[in-house]
Amino acid sequence: MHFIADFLIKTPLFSNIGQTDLTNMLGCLDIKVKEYPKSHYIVSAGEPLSGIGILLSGEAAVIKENAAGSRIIMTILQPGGLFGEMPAFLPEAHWPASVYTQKSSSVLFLPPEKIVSGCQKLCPWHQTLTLNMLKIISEKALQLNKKVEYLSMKSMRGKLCAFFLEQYQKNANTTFTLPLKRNELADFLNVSRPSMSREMARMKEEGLIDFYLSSVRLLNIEKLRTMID
Amino acid sequence: MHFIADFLIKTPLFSNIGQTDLTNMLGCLDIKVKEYPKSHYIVSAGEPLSGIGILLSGEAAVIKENAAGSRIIMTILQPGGLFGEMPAFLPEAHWPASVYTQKSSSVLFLPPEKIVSGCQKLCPWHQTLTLNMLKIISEKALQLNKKVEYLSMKSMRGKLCAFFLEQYQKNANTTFTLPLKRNELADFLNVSRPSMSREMARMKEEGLIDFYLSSVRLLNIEKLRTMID
DNA sequence: CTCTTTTGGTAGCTATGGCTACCGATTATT
DNA sequence: AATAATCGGTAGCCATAGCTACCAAAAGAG
Repeated sequence: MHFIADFLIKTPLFSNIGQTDLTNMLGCLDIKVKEYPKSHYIVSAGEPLSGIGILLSGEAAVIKENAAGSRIIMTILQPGGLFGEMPAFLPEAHWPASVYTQKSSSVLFLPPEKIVSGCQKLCPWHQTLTLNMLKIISEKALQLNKKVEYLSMKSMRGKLCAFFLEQYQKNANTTFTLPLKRNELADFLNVSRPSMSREMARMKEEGLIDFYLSSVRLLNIEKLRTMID
Repeated sequence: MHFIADFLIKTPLFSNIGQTDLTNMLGCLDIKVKEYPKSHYIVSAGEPLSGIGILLSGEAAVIKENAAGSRIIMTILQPGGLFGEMPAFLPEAHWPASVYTQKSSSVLFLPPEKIVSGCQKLCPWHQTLTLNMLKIISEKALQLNKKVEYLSMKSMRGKLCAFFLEQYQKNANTTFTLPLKRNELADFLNVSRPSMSREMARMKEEGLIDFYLSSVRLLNIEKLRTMID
């Protein structure tokens, strides 16, 4: 239990909460921990919500898949990553996406009611926890907004430029390492991998970028900017 | 002021709050009301956040536009509609989208700090208001999730089927009226209007649907279901 | 009721990008 | 170090859907 508390205190959901408070909370919050092997579903889209999930160790992908089996990656969860926060506070909650282990993982589930509704003891940290939740969900919503921006771009070129320029901003360097494999990037931008490779090759030919495997260098930032759709 | 209180009490943000409490709140919350003529920007994407907005009267569209001027409609706001909730609780907040009046409108702005941080009087409704906020933002996030679902579909046919079937579910009737004009629907699905018309004509030809202007009837639900991408 | 504006349908051309298939390179496994 | 599995690049074909342009119908304004 101490191990879990030490871990949780570093996650955004439990920020601004004192060490002692947190230890008290854990008994009150009614948590459950489960283990999953690599390449297994933790939860499947559509199933009834079993609580907010926190990845304690391993790696998992939040994915959305349609009938035909075509899938898009929403996010990659690292330890500390949260999932299921969005529907947690709504009635009749169901998982809006599936979560699939990339590595063998352990997951902590925590029932949403406990976060929000004060327990009998009227612990003071409920307000803090609710506010943290509010921030986290707001951030998620903005992330989705960003995703919508990418998906709304009609041209492949536009998507790639937007993505590269964002990486450039993050790394503050024209040379950077892509955080996704080709397959994943194609999924993320919702395009087919070969088409993406083709377009990247074209951009290299035109002297806009250079790349070798996961390492990319932007050669003409200005021109790339004008190409965002 | 009484007029505003009577109006607000019916909105989701102020649900579960008593009439008397609400009247007290309004003084405490530091609200501002502004008027906007038809076809004007209320806020523009990228500008610093000026507070959470609530549409009191009129109609406005939340839109996202890229450099090239191509725009997509995120939602249509009716009186009572909220905007700016997503970034409101995050530091360095900026408007993630623009809001544009479709009819002349009046808008109430309300500073987010006031919702969350208890005032000196430690009013009991702060907790309720925060919880309402949590629900609203969760819903928004799920809506965006839905939007991502639509945009992730690669075929026009798939998008149309998904949209029609959702309308069918909402109206519980195979015949229904489209809530959007062709232009708007095309924007929403992120496709071009002529291409959409063409596809709808094809679907009519194939006996899947029938339509005249904004009235649509689904003729083969099962087959439509199999076509969602 | 007429005139204007908005909205919706259609046609034809063309670019974009999806898909399959294949091969070489890189990385993981033992 | 050898083998297997994953990953990335390329080619060619072709369906999908974007775009412009134009016309007809409906809705609004005077």
